[in-house]
This record gives sequence, structure tokens and C-alpha cells, in this order.
Amino acid sequence: MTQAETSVDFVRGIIADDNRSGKFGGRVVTRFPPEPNGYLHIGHAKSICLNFGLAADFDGVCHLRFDDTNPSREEMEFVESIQEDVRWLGYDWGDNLFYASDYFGQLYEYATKLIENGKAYVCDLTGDEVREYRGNLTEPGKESPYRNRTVEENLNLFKSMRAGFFEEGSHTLRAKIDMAAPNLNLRDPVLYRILKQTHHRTGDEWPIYPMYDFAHGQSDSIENVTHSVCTLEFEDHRPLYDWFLNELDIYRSQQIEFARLNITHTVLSKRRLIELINGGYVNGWDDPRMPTISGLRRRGYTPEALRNFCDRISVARRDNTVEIALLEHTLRDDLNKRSPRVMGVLDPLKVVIENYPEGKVEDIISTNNPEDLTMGERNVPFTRVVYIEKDDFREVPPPKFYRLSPGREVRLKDAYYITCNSVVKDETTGEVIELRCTYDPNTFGGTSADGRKVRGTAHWVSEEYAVDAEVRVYDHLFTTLDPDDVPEGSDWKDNINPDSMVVMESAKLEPGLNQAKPGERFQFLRLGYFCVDKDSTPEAPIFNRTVALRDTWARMDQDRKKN
RNA sequence: AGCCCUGUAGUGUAGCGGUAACACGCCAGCCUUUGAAGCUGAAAUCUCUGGUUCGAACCCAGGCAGGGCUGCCA
Repeated sequence: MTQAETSVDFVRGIIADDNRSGKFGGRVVTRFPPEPNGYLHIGHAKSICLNFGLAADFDGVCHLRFDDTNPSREEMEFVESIQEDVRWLGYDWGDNLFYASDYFGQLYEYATKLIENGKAYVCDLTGDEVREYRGNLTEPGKESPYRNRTVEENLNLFKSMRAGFFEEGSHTLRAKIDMAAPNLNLRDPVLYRILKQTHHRTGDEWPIYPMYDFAHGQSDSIENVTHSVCTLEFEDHRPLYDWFLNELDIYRSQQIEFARLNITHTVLSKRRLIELINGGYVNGWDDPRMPTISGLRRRGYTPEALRNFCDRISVARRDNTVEIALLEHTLRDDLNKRSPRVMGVLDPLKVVIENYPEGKVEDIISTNNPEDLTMGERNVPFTRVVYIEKDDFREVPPPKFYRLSPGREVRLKDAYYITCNSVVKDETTGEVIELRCTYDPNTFGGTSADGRKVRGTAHWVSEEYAVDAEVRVYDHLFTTLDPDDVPEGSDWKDNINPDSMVVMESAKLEPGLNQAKPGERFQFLRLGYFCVDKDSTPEAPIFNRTVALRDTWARMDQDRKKN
């Protein structure tokens, strides 16, 4: 697609219009405003790509601002992880790193101004009373009995709040708007609450903290943010956002809402992610099954794949659930181009090639990446005893099974054709534990001069030279499209996939792979993309399966079993 | 129930008055020393009903369906 044909999302449409009308003088300033109370997940990636992408497209800047107005749940650990994740995704905020807490002083002055203008008052109602007075969806609220205090009284009370003279919960500062407004956000919203907690940046300097509504828009305004992009649930807050900027008569940033991301087979709410961790269903924020940026990173995702995914899902205002298949596609698409091919056998079956001389070793030349020949070739040692995948052998081959079975011939990738002559079984269990085969010496490299058709090609690893490794095979975290799709009385956690991680303890990999560094990615031929786990060592290598290759046979086989 | 938002192939997006596009997925076929990748092809009467118009997915009205909002969370 050419640039001209590329259609733009509605946010870019708005900005283009604004640039045409000169609304912001052609300036574009966006911001990504996470609350540092958890790790970032792929839903945040959508917002990050949007905000930083907007800045890049319109020659603007994007700020990173921590929305740290609630000291009771925010921590430094999170502000660090968030910065790491944004950087890893490939974005740079330059000098524009801000904190809402940078503006506590300014925000206090704004509040004072509102009081002076008769637009805010100190309220002594308790939390329960505030709720009662607010009314509900259908009934208007009642005005607080403290609503008509004098400016002086309010000023003094607010100063006392700030000085720490009052207990938590005893007073709030509220905007004086309209207790009968159909939009509940306008029914005298709380601006400041008393919280005697140590803040991760301002320490004990403040006993009062601004609410989101009183902090966010003004922070945007202070930073001269032009387009303040947030998710749909803040839509009803926009009138309030505008009300503050208007009453305070400060820079008018514009809030634009978009629909948040949902993905099948996973959950994306912070609350649920924490529940998965605390319940021991996963091993922390960076468990490779988690949809967190750190989890995806450990799983082997690339920033490019994630950014491409965000491009493809685009952004709109309707609720959406993106199929996880699209995410996996953008991943494979990227990995396919960049990953060197290697051979690894996850579930080994021993193959003895009876007519191949004992002790003989041949170098098999293998292409590192057929998609990119500049990645070169390598030698893989071939010997009399090799391992193949158990799945590549069936004693009784079903229809359309092109792989090995007694009497059949297959190709060992890049090496030779082999024919299975007999099987060795475990005497007690009857399980096939070894294949006795012969090879055709005239098929070196994997081709025969006589043009014989060999449909199946198997990957293999020399027994003598194999590297032992642990391979963690990951799959979707939930078995159902929608984790909430549960029968009466069940829980979304009942849909957790019991096989979301299957550990293959005795995988056999081609030589050299124990030297791969954590984070290094490979395609294990015919199986999928794998990366070295952060806990891996040369002595005890650990690989994570990032994503499987599409597997037509496995699907056919499964369908066959079902029918 | 009040206010606000949304409704185009299975999914996600495009289309901005002239009878639907792209991607993923799915299915069918080709190709194949990865049953991968690649290549071909197939699938929507645009939520419904009226109206405006020569002409509507696009404009208007009214239904219906889905979502958000009743924290001193963000």
C-alpha cells in the first residue's frame, strides 16, 4: 500500500483537521500517562504505539507522564518497569519525563483559585454520605449542607487540610457544579482527599492528594498537551475535563477517547493479572504466559511484532476483541524473517541407522534461513544414531500421514533418506522406544538422482553431539475465546488452560545451542520459534517456545480424531 | 430507568451520496528438502424500519442490540 492509499484512523483524522484549521497552530503534543501501580500489558502497548506514533507522524512530541496521584498503591518498582517497557518497545520520550506529582504545588494553587471564584468548597460529609447525596442514575442528587460556606471559610479549611490538621476521610474539597446533572461526574466531584500516606516521590510533604479528574486535565494543560488520548471509560469525564480548563482559564488540551484493546484467550485487566500472580497460576509479572510487555518479552516477542500488531488493529471507538491469531501472525511474520533455523527434538525417539558405519561423522550443510540467504549456512554433524520427534513416527499410519512408519521412507532434513525396518518396544509398556532403519547412501544432502518422491521430511539431532535442554512449551493462557464464558457458578479462572505451559525436560538440540545467550531467538525447524530464557545457562539451557509454526497436519489429525 | 457512546464478512479495520476494500482467520487448490513460508481462489445484500435523493453503508427520524457511568481509584 502506498502512503496515499493508507487510510488513517479517526484520531489521525481529528489531528489532521486540527492542523488544517490551525486549532493548535500545527503543534502536536501527546502523552502516555500510566499510573505506576502495575506492569504494562499489551493494552498499554496499543496506547503507547498510538501516542508515540501520533507524535512521530505529525512531527510532534510524546511525553511520558506518571499519573501518581494515589500514594496508597503506587511504587517505584513500577515506574522503573514502565520506563523499561516503553523503551523496549522502541519509543523515546527524550527530556519529557513528567509526574503528576511534579504539579502538586500548581494544582493546589488551581484549587485555591477555584475556591476564590466560588467554584469549590470544603465538604465535611463522610464517604457514605457523599454517596447518598450523589443520587443515582435516575434520581438527582442533593446539595451538601456545606456547599454554601463562604470563600474565607473554605480557604481556611482547605489550608487546614493541606496543613494536615484533619483526619483521613473527614473532609474533601469539592467542585461546585450541579447536583442534578445527568452526568454523575458533574455532581460536585471530589477534587482533593486527605491521605496520610508517604508518596514515592514527594514523601510526606502532602497530606492531601488531588483526584484523577482534578489532576489529569490540568497536567495536560501545564504540559501544553494538544491531544490527550485516553480510553472510552473517560468519555463521561470530558465535560469535567473541559470544565476545569475553562474555569481555571488555562491551556485547552483536547481529550479524545478510543476503545481499549481486548484479545481472545487472555485477560487484560490489572486486577485479573494480579489475581493470576497472587493465585500462583503464573510465576509473576514476566511469566511468558502473561500478556504483559515483560511477559511477552520473555516469551520471545519482538518490539517490531508488537508495533506491527498495533498498526494492524488500528484504533476506533467501538468495542473490539482481537483474535489472538492476529498477534501470533505478526509475531511469526517478523520471526520468520529474522530467526536462524536450527534443529531441536522436543520429544525424542531414538533412531539407529543400521547400515551407517559406527563412529562415522559427516558434516551436513544446512541453510540458516531460506528467507534470507545472507544469514549463511552451518554444518550439522550426522551419525549412526539420531533422534527424531516421536510425532514423526506412527506404527500404524493414519491416512495422509507422510511421515515415518514401518516400511516407509522419509528424508532426514538435508541429510539422507531413511527407511524404517523395525521397531523396538519396551517389554513391559509396549511403547516404541527405538527405530531400526537403513539409509540410502546415494541421497546425501537429501536428494536422490532417480527422482524418487519422498513426501516427508523430518528434523533430527545426532545422539552423540546433542545438547540436552529443557524446553518450555507455552500455549494460550485460557482455553476459551472469552475467559468469562463460564457455566453458572464457575469462575473465569476455571478456563485457565492446564497445558498453558508444558515442560519438555529432555529435549535434544543441535550442538552449539547451549552457547546461545538469553533472549536469542531461533526457529526450531518444523516446530516453531523459540528463545533462550533469562534463567538459561550453558550447563542447563532453557528455551521458551514463543509461538508454534502453523501446523496443518496437527489440525488434520485432531479433526480426524474428533470425527 | 437517566446521560453518553457504538453497530460494515468469523475477527479487526477502511469506505465520508454513485450499489463494499484491506488484513488475520477459515475453507478449497497449487507449490514445497520446514505438512512452515509463498501463490490462486471462495465468503458480507453494510443492525432493522421508515424518510430525503435519480441514487444511501454513508444524510434524517424512530426502533433494536451492545458498551460505559452511581470510588474520598485511575
